[in-house]
Amino acid sequence: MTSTRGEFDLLEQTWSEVTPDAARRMLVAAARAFAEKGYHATTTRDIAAQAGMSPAAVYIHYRSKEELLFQISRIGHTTSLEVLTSVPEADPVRRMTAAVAAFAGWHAKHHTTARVVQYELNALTPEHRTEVVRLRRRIEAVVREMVEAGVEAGEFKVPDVDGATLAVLSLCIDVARWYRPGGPRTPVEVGELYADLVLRMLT
Amino acid sequence: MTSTRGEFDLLEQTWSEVTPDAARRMLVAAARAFAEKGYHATTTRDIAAQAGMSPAAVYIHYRSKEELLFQISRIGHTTSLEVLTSVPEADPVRRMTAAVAAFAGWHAKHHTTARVVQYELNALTPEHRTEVVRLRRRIEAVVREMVEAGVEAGEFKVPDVDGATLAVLSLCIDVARWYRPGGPRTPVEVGELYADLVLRMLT
DNA sequence: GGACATACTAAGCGGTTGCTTAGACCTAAG
DNA sequence: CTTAGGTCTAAGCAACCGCTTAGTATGTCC
Repeated sequence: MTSTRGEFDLLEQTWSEVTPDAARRMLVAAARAFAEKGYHATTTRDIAAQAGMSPAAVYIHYRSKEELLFQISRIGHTTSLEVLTSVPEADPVRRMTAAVAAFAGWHAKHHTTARVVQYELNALTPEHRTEVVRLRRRIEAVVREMVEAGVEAGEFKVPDVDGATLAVLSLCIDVARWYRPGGPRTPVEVGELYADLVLRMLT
Repeated sequence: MTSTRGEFDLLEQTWSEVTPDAARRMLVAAARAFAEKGYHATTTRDIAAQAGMSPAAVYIHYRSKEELLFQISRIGHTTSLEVLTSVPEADPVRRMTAAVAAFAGWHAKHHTTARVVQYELNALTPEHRTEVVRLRRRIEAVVREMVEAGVEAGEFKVPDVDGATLAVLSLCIDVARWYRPGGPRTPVEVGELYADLVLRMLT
């Protein structure tokens, strides 16, 4: 249960639905490279080499380099939306706490994927971008509904629901930028810290 | 006093110390392009064309494309540090309020520069990166001192000073990612909103 | 006017890019 | 054994990249 092994398991888990094996290895390699150097600074030769294959092998499974990015972005957005919505709590305060902890924690734990998800949107084709933006709007709507639920229950006191929604999302998303695996906080601790800070902000 | 004219004035103001005129026009063109498409997706031909000159003209004033990025990053970091430290208030609560309003507001008003400053660090050479990271640490230190001052004065109640510092900085920095000029909030309003949210978070 | 420095452009060089082509290898059905 | 289909590689193409070179225009000092 070393940290390296743990990180590898997480990658395998996120992309577990992707088949065949070579296509999944390519996605994982691309996600790593895109996160580390950015989409435009990554070459298809980088990706293929990291996946242990020849440059041409990329095009057996993907139409283009951009389609690799799109798949990472699509699966990443879908997963983070699931993380956000699958909190069991019903009480508005507990629900917000659990959701922020899970969402911020996901951005820390899967910071590699999250970085591609949050910072490489502009590299997508207009069509793919539109599809991903649709997912992002759903994420935003879920957070807004949770803020509104707390306000209606009289638990949250916010003068500006849109502003509060923006700030909660912004805080969580930015975790992908600053989080480093070797840092002082585990992903779970980041989630707990952020849940506390958001609650203070809203009440 | 159209918004286009206003935006242009801001750019001129930020880079006003840069001479000669052609070098400044090149910097402004590069900052725009880097912010819009990213450093690696921007070509030296893009920059030169936007500045109204031939591709070779870039190399009269700058040694490389990376040096353009470094100058934008260096001046941008220095300016934002000045914005953060030049708040006149002495009282910890008022000081934090004014500083967050100014810092977040700067990231909105100068979102073009701020985007390059915050998201293109990895494209710098190791030497230039080290120099910029030094500036970033000073910014972080200033925010931490303001949090500590509030805690010592008994005005802020935070269980984790490092965590609170991180969150305040993170919120402000992420403005550069989401802010759009045509949106519902002016830069000043963003500053006011964020100052309020941060104060709620800390007290 | 002549010598020199500065600011710029037209042309292009070597290297790298995303992607394609032609064909080898492996597996499995007939 | 033969054939077909899917997976992969070696080689390379056309386009584009950052940057350089050679040369022109302009202004300035003497």
